[in-house]
Amino acid sequence: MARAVSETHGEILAAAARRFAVTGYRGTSLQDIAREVGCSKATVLYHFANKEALLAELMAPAIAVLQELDDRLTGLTGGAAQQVAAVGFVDLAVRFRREIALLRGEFPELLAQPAFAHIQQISERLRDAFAGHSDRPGARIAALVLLAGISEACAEFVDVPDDELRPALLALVRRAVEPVESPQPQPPTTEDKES
Amino acid sequence: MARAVSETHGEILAAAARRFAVTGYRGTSLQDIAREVGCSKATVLYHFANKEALLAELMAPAIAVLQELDDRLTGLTGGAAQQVAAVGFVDLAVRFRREIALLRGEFPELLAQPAFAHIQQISERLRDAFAGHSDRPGARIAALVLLAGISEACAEFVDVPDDELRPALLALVRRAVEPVESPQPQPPTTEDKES
DNA sequence: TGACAATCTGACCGATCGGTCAGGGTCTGA
DNA sequence: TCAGACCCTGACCGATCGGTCAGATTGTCA
Repeated sequence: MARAVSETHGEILAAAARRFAVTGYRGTSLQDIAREVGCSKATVLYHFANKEALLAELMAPAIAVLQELDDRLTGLTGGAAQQVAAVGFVDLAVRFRREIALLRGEFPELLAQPAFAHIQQISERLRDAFAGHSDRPGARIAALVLLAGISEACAEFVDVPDDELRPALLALVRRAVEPVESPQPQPPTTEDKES
Repeated sequence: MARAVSETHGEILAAAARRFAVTGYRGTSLQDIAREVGCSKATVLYHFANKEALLAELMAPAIAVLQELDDRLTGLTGGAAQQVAAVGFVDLAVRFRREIALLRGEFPELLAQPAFAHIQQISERLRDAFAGHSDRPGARIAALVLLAGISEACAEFVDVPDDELRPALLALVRRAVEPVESPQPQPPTTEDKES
């Protein structure tokens, strides 16, 4: 009954994604995943070191893109940081909304795990950039509302097509974000109309 | 060692609130709560029928206010519904942000429990009102982003004083919400362009 | 043919969970 | 004095969890 390694490996991954999306990470047991694949729990743990490794492999592509966005953000300040963070995060959230849905509401605990420690830092930098690196409480609060809200909305609207979700989120962000005073004489980037 | 019932009852409630806020509902065991109180787990279950009853009592005031907001919303349409929903929800979220923090990320599973079934319906009506009862995807998406984001921000900024959090959220909502056409002279709503 | 690695499994482990239960104190009021 | 209500507890329960392990099976290749 032994199948090619890649085959079973992929099947487990796909089954895990399906189960996680329905019952969440913690709410899904290795037994659940094994049952969905049609193998034993021991087989799941033969292909993956542990449950966390399974999640990590599932999230890897999204994390890579998040990392890349973080890189693009370094050095940017004020409105420029705000702009890149906003568009970059909306793109990321829309593209990986299945992955976001997997973690629905489990971010806090999961990010506390050492394997995802750096994600916490990245998201803090992202939030800071979203606020245009402003210290104003209003800006910081708005940044968190939008980042958290966009994540949740993407997780909720997994079935809404990209080309409907993305423009709606961008328009909302453009409306909601207060332009921050630019450090340089950053031209006021008046593309506030639709794009 | 027997204390007055109300005393222990209250101590358990307070300890549970503290633990839930740190480790979440599912992440907190009855043993944890008992340890914090300084009693046995059996004592916790003597004062509360089960773990869920403990949570229910903790959330009761917030749920009552949510229910009241829902009542105020019935019959309102368009911009009026939007206005009441926005201000009402911001007030509620700011006032009960400790309670919101308790459930951090566990809303989906908890709302699935029969004891909280009607909360799900209320929050759907609230979201609908927040969107001004509009069918436009953009409005529905924005409503979800703001509702979820406000909840998350309130949970995150438990230590920010009310009079700083509330105006910031209201200003954000005012910026972010697109005014909806009034319900009376329903024009043919040809807003197929941007927005 | 036989050695070897890869794949897979049932049985098992320790830990933890929410919850039950019989019974031991303590207080009160008839 | 004593019955009974109230408060509290340790011991225990069945279920479930993530994870381990020895060994069976299979495919490959010298």
